[in-house]
Amino acid sequence: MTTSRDLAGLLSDAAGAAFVSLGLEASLGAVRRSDRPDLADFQCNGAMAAAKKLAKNPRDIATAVVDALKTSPLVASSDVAGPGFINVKLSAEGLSKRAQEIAADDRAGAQRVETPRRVVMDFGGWNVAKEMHIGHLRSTVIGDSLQRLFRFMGDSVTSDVHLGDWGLQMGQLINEVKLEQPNLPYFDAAFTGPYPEQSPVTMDDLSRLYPLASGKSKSDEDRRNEDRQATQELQSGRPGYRALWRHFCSVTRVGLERECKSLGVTFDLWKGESDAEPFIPQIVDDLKSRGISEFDAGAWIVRVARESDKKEMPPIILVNRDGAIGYHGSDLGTIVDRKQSIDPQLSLYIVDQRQALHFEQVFRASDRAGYLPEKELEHLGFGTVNGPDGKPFKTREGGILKLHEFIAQADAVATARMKEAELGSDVSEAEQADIAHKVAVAAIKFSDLSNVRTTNYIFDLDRFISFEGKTGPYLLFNAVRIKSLARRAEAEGVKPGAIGIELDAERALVLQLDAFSDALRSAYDKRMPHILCDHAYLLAQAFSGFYTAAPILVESDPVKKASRFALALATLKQLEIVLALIGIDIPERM
RNA sequence: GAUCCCGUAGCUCAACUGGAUAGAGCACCCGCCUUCUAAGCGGGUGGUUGCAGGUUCAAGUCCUGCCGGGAUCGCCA
Repeated sequence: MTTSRDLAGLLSDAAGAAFVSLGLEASLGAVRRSDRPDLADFQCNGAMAAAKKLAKNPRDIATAVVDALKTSPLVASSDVAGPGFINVKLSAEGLSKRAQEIAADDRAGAQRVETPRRVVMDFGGWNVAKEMHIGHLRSTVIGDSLQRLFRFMGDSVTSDVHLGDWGLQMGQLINEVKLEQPNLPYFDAAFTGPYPEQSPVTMDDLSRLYPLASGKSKSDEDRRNEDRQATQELQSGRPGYRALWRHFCSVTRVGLERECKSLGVTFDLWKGESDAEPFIPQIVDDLKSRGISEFDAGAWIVRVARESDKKEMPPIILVNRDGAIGYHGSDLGTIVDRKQSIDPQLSLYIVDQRQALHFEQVFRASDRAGYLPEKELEHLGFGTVNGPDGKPFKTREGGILKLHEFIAQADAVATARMKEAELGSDVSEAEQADIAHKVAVAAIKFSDLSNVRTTNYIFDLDRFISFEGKTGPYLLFNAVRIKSLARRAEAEGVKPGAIGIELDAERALVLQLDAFSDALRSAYDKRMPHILCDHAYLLAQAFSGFYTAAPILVESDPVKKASRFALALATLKQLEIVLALIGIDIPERM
């Protein structure tokens, strides 16, 4: 099955051929949407770049390309502007043909990658004993959107939460529980089991104990040593500690799965740092025997610095001086695990930008060891979520905003908004709640994802869950409007027909539908979901313009009616796809 | 101290990696519901892109230097 090409691609081919016939590179013919919609639909800037190489007048080159472009049936008019811009205006036939291709295509004009890859995605950034809070939102929604996008493009994706379940925090927690409940069998080295099946701590206990333990460990040297000791014992398999630790993990997981379900996020694997543990001994032996790992200051390290480095590049710590494994070791172990079980061609780590150095070190170590090559390992950093003061977001009380509380707030605002507009009064309470939740999640995800992945952004609760303007609910509103239209059309026996282009609003809508494949490629190549958000918004906006300018069901001309209805359905299909890629569910009504 | 990122309208953010007149949303002002969902549509106000140089037909984007903010720099992850 071959997918038809988008208009920019077809024009690029034509312009590229013209450049080639002038003895120049085809890539100069790259055509894109015009910056000046008043002048043209598409533009090509290659003539100016070419003029530099050939030392010729750019306008002469542009004129030659324009003459070639004019022979295409897609092109209504083409001319040279300014220093050598090539402007193209499309013919109504070209637009109508493209619109019909999109309308007939299950993927609404979307292409696939030529060679699918096995891809591993590591996101979420959650830890045992910590509830999901607002700071976890980014990794989760960005990662989820990317896994949806990569799958849609044809790759085979394995997503892994890679839970933080294996570091010093575990030793800290064990000791903190021991202080509170010293008589539990987990701490009795002589106890032979079996250990209780019921967890001695709840999630609330854990999130209360964690900061307590962490604080003490930081300020008290002796306590810290005890925590390290406990961590080492846990990792080397002390049965009571292992049993208690498993309770920590399962108790935490219940909460995390609840949040996942609420947000509509899924993972293929629920592995953790601890799953890398079995691979560590063989890695250490392997790297020692090959002289790649060395013993330094009490720890087994791998040096990853290079001559060309402008900055200091510390070695990775494979096994620390307590004999325990830190996050360097576990990440390297995970790479080996994944190589053996999945053999990925690309591994994406969607983790806070602050860990850029860490990943560079681990990737270099992996490369040096010959596990997975550095160029197939990518850290997709993202900015932090800050409060209005520019520091990591805190609630007014100075605490951390838990994710489920945040979602509940958004649900409440959405519910209130529905009541206010007297919507949903004719449906059941359960459906109302479902609609409100979908609206809330749409608002949250769109707000987060529409920011460029790599930059920090300022979190403002009210703006995040606002439902007007460039927001998730605006997109839902447009999709729902078309669904409603489709229901009425069916009742009236209206069928979609051949798409003709007459109005400016129709042109604009078709051009936006056509821009989908470019947005997809761009979002995919750059791993940037905000490009999808942008496309979704522009599409919804173009549809809104069309909707007001071109009445459908009340149109008396049956040919126009059928054409406009077909265009509306094509828009709905593409909107459904893009929103699905962002991770947004569309209700039937709202 | 070193390295990296950021600075765009009152606020929150874009700008297809060097292209034409820097775009949206919010806020503010004006208009539009007895016809398909007004969570909407149309119009308006608002900019020396932190500052100063440089590179070239062309700079928010590239290079240099300042100013301001943030992050990171071997055993917490």
